[in-house]
Amino acid sequence: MKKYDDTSKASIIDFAKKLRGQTLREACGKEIEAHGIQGKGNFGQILEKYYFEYPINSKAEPDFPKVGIELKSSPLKVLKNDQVRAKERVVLSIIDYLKVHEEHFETSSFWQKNSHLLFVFYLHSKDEYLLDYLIKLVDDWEYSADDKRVIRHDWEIINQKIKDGKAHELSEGDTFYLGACTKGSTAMKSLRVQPFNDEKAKQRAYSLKPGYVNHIIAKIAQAETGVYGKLFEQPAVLCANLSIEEIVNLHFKPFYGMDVDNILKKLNVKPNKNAKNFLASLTKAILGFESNQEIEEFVKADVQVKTIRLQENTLPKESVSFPCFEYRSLIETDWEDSEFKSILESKFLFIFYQIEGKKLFLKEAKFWNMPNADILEAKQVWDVTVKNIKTGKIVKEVTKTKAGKKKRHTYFPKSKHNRISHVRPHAKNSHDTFDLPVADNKTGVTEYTKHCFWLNNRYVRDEICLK
DNA sequence: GCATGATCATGC
DNA sequence: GCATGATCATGC
Repeated sequence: MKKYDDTSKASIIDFAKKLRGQTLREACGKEIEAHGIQGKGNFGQILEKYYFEYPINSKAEPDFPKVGIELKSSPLKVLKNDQVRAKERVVLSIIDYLKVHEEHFETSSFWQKNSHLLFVFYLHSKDEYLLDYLIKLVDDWEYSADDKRVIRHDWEIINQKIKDGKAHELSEGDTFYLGACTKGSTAMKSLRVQPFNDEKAKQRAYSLKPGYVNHIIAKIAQAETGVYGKLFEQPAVLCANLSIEEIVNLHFKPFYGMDVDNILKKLNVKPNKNAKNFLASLTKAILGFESNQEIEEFVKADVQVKTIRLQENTLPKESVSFPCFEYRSLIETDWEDSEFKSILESKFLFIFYQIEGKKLFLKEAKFWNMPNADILEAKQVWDVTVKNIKTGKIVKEVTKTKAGKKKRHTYFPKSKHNRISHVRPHAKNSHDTFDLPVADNKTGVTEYTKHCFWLNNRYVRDEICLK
């Protein structure tokens, strides 16, 4: 006898929710121990076969075809502060380059399969067997009207690129909530034919970006924290049917060419001009938010907002920093799963301010994402950094400044070594450190000042500002 | 004048 | 106390 009624949404969802607080081993009984299923899709496949008891398939129709629900299982990770986040993006269906360009969103195979999802989120642990992962959150998911609009727009951006014969240039950062992520074990194996260009393209799948998955998790856990502001809820743009990019442009364009004091006057706000986050506050104010508000759409899309001060010669005054890395976890993570790669694959919003005399003018706000070839070039910086840390090759020389302060010169890649990126300190001071997995060869120290990857200011000028 | 090492201000 | 988003300061 069936354990649930596969013609009833409520029955399926209720049956799924019984998984909460259990492991697969507990939920499926003894026969699961001899499951014999290998490979990467394991958790989801066992869930389908032994809990829901339907044959594993990769059909175009949803997993529960009679009610149009697609089952998705996905891992969670726990942060240092005990909060729960998505461990990775959620991968949806493969993009069929040869067919999708003939489709319309509402009737597309993507929307037919993925418009109503049923999520099973489990706690991932590298110390445990997957049958013993604890299932934390289970619920179904349908997109809000605003979210669906963004996702449709994303789907169309991906489609347009295929129609333009640029499937090989697709990249996660092209879109907001719905990404085109690579799919397949090795690059060579996953090369596919595209319809409007002889060049083969990497196989890709539609995916929900980690930021969007975190949004789903927070909703299901009913634990929406933080002070959010929504671009889509501001009076001026309500019902206007605009894309995120259009809304952002609408806010910034009236202030192009205006100096900062004037913008402050027009907006009637007074952020602390001496604070280092002054321009970040001003950017928020231009978008219509308080400086302590997170912009929900940007969080969901993993958009990296960066404000840049251009010198009179247009070279950014500073390079662009990212969060500092832990030496130990940096060398334990493959490039494919690395924080740095996922940052570089993000969509960026750059806001350029230009110094002229004693004044600062708003020049332009620009969405941007890094081309795949440049991500590979930046990987060299990551490679050298990982190798240095693994071999304890950190300190090259220690000198003293005139004031008698110690200055340590390192072997980390400098901005001259790579067109795109370099590694530099990012710490409170030189005593603000992380442990080294291998003691430094030269000095023997076992901890070192926190460092991070930076985007070279020249690269920002040449490839983002001036293009 | 720029590259690089060092550090700051804010908010949670 | 720390992450974030930055700027400062020195010396080549």
